[in-house]
Amino acid sequence: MGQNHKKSGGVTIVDIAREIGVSHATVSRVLNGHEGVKPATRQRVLDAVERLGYVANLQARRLAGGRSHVIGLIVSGLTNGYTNQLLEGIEIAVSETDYDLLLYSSISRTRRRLHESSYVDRLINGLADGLLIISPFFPEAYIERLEQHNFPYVLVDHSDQRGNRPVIYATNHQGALEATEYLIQLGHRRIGFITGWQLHPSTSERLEGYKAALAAHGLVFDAALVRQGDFLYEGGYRAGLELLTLPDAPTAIFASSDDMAIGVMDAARQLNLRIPDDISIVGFDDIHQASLVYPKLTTVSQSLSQMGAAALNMLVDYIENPQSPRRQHAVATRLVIRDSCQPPAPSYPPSRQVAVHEPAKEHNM
Amino acid sequence: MGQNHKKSGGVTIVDIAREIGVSHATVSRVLNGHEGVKPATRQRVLDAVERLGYVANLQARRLAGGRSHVIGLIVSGLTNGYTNQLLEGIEIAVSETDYDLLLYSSISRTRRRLHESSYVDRLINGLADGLLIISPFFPEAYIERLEQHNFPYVLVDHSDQRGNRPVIYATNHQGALEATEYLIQLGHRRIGFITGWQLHPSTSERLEGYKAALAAHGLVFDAALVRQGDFLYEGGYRAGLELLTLPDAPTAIFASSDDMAIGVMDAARQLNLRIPDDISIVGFDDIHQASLVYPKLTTVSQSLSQMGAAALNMLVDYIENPQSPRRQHAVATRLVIRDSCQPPAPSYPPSRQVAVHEPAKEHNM
DNA sequence: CTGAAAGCGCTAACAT
DNA sequence: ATGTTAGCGCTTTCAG
Repeated sequence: MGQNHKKSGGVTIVDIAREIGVSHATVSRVLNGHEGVKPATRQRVLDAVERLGYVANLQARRLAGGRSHVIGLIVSGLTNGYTNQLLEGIEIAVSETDYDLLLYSSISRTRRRLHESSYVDRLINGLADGLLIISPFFPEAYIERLEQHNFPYVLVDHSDQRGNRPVIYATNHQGALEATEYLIQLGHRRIGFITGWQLHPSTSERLEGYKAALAAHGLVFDAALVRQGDFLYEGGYRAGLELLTLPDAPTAIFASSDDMAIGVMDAARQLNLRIPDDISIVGFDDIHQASLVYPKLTTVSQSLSQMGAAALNMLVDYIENPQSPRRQHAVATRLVIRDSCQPPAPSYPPSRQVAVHEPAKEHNM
Repeated sequence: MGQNHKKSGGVTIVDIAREIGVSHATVSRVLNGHEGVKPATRQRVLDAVERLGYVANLQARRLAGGRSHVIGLIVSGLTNGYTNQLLEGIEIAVSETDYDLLLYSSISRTRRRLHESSYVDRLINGLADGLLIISPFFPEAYIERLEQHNFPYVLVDHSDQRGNRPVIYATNHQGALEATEYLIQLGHRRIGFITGWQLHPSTSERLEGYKAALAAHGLVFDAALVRQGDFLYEGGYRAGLELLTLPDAPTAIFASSDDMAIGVMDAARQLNLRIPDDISIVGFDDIHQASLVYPKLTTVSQSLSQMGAAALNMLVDYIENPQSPRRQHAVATRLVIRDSCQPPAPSYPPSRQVAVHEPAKEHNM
């Protein structure tokens, strides 16, 4: 049964109570910082705790109706810079509280939905004090249940406003608009756009921002320049390849995530296109890598780690103060201009988007 | 206290026992697949479980001496392809068992050691049935405790052989040797090497493999061509820059991780060096991105996802069968040849490395 | 085959 | 200020 470790370790509050001759309730009081324990007693308890190396048993603590001091985190996949960046903020914020983080990732595509839900069931049902949910695949499957149980949770980067849910999100529309305008002001007229994962709220918001900028500058929206992506590197790579091999290829591409933008960069290289000379590229997120790749990526920063930290703090507030009013917290986006964009090659007649630009193949690479 | 959800949900075994008029012990038996329950009774229990939507309370289960069906996972940071790849294997393997994964990452550099240890304490002390430890920062701080408690654990990618510990590791020496030989056979004579994080066992193993290949081919080891890295992108980038701007720069660089190799690629680009024309690059790990970047990276595959899966299965075996003998499981490495290497440019006098190649700028787009 | 009863370690009334 | 007493939901003897 594998329970060989059951009896071995486990210093309990009873042990430390016996050690110094008080009741275990008193020990519990001290441990939970309750009022009304004589300072001297408190100190003796603390000493014994230290001496015996007591470690709280979260199970028992939670079961007895106390808190577990555990925050559950649900992410839809770790393999991307976006999640990592968010995690960083969350981790730092959590290290300043006395909570622990339990992370559940539903990478596996099969049974993903099932997994996410049943995991949430378990979490609600005892394990965690609250839940942080990062752009989940099928939130509806269980958010309803969280609501029923009045279980503390916060949605991260999920601006879906229905139902007054506690949520942290970025000003996606505004961010996409600014980035597109920047490209337009640089002189670009044919700007490719790669969307995010279709079901994510931010996907349409960013697309709308892109369209709005186009409209504001009297450019017609060309659906041929829009490709469906998924926020991930591969999606960007594939879409970039498609866009750049178009007969009438764009001179700039705006990808809805940095991971995708980096994919576009590699696609461009594969086609022997220079960045930014031949093709300007803008990303979204400002993940760590954005400032590391060559050339450094111009992108819309949404301060992911700040979002993560804000979400965590909001959640802790809900846990410790269930009556707190629900908030929808928007984090501002901001265009970070680096080295991946420049005006389109001047040789093109601005009025007419030139025909096929067969990328020069003369240099060997 | 945030316990508003305490009473709300929670269908318990008592509920379902009452529902069908049996004792809760019988329900427990069915739930745990114990022998000796009348099939008819069993079926009624199962039906009621389904009907009432019962979800086990892990806390109570574990507390009562059963298993929690939770496996704890300790990683030292999520922000790299290496960990991600490992995680993928683990996640897939775990989805085929009836265990859940709880992930703890000790990203924050401050108090890292403290955190790792105290988390392990909590995990041992009730939360998990077993622990998977991925190249931890300070394993010694708590492995001893795991041993004392006879708590099931498996070290992943930690070939430190001291103490007969259950471990999964790759044939690092052999892999590095093969990669270096490949480069030598291509005609390279000055081969740069970037090490991993200093304290990780694989770091010295790979370096030794590199040295062994050099020696086997009568090349002298030149310490000036070795740079200290850390397995991460930035370290590779920095070291790559240093190596490539050496007066007598190498014609090939072997980085101890793909993340670093990709950093080297960007460093090369920044110096206007073409890959592989001007500089050959080899990585280690074969992370997902290795076959995605342009040009595709030649690398030493260590089948990370397979390692992850193997580790998980090994751990489950220990949990369910504590008497299993401890194993040290080696996973074979294998050189995967892609597009990032070629023979050194013949035009160069082998002794002296030429300056920069300005990539052709002739095409307009 | 199934029920009764005793905890697991802890928190939270309720006493004192 | 501190001790006593119930449970939390579950697994596991021990009796039938």
